[in-house]
Amino acid sequence: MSIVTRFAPSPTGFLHIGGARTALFNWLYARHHGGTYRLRIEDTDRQRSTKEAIDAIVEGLKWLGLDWDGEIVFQFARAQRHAEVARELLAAGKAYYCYCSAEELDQMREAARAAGKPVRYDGRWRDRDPKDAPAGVKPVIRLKAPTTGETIVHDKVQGEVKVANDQLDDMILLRSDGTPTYMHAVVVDDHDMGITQVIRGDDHLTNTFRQLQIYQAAGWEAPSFAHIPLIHGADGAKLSKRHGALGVEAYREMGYLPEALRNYLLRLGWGHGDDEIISTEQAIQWFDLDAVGRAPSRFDFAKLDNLNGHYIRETDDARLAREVAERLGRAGDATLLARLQAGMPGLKARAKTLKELAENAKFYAAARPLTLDDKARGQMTPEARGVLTALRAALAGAANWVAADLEALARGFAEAKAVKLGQVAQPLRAALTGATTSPPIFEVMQVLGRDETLGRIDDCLTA
RNA sequence: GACCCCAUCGUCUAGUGGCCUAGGACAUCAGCCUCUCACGUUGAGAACACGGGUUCAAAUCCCGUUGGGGUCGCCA
Repeated sequence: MSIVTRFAPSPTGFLHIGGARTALFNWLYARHHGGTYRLRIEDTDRQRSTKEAIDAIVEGLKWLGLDWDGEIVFQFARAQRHAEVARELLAAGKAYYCYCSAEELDQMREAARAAGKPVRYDGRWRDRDPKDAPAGVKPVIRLKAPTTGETIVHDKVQGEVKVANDQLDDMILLRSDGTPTYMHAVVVDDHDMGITQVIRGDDHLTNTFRQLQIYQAAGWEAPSFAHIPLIHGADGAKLSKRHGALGVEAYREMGYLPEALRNYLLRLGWGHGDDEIISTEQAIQWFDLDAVGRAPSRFDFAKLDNLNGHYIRETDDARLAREVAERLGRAGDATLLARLQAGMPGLKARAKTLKELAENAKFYAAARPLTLDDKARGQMTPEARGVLTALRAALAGAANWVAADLEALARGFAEAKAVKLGQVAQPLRAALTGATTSPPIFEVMQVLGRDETLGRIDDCLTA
């Protein structure tokens, strides 16, 4: 049987990091098994679902490179089908009308809580004659769930998990307005879409018991389940906006590469021996549910940064130059693009994010005269200016404007002056980059070219 | 509160009864490299939550405790 997985987010907000990982695992599992991976938008909550959220989710998935098969399924569009199944269950005696009001239900919950008893519907309409129905009240349809025995989930990650049926109440399938509840819609859709493997967050584990009861009532074969542990914030608490429950577009803005985020997310809750750097191709080859851990993990930006730095160094210079030019607001500037690309080898070893990369590349994009930062200005002592003046004269006669020759020239110059190379290089760095740290300065000179280099030195000397 | 899940260095993890004086990675600290900062590289410190069992042998199996998390909606 061919594998079918799905990612089913509700469009009530952006695609957060936990959702992204769930999508990744579903995608990897399907690709690994040569199956199908589908996307379903769970928009049955009309109040909270928004077009913006749908767009953010779709864009986020595309950016992450998690392409889905077939058309997107919108759950709300299937409301008729959900109602139909609920009515079939009703006709088969597997469900019943319940006329309880919201107030009545609230009282029931209050009383149970006060008495220290489990909070659940007491089934008062379960066996009551429909003739008792109060006039003018639109009923909900509830599942007539088993009251004895137990319901067992054979979870691919959590193992065998069971609960006594008397712990579960008769859940609502169809609301009084005729729309389906989440529990019901999920089951009907997963069945109709032929989903064979459900992979979702741990928070759905206890919901699974109830969903299993619907499968049983409908006489359908349930899919296999795998509940993956949640991702927590750096402090171990539930992920909140403050720690990293950001939309994936926020990670994009912060300068993370999709391949780095994929690698990081993969290693959160899944392992393959001592492997850390795992390409997507390898991930597809290796990924399976048996290696998914059962403990929740914490989101760690330091590790993501390290991974991202690795992927940046692996990325080709042209792509990086384009990213930087775009971040600098100069996407179409061919001259800048060429210069950035030439300077990229020295730049990319020094950045953990594209944002940092762009920040470090600013001096290549800056127009003369440069503004030196405080530390750089501090290095422009009278002695340093003297060294620079003499060096400038020596530089003017350089035959080949290439890094190696320029370095040799500078070394010879320093030796002749009986100063350390650093005493030459640092003032040069300040003049050329406006900072005290930068890529190797002779590489910078080559990238900048003779005229720009000499010009920047002159700017400093005459200032 | 009831029910369910989880528990190895600060963090992510390897480990499926002997190969564990517990391995790797990130982070931290120290050294090397060096024109700065990085990259790279070498090394150091750092963990089986606790208490009982089972067994010749337990990080690995069982029970309990503690601690974390999740669910209990006419939300998803």
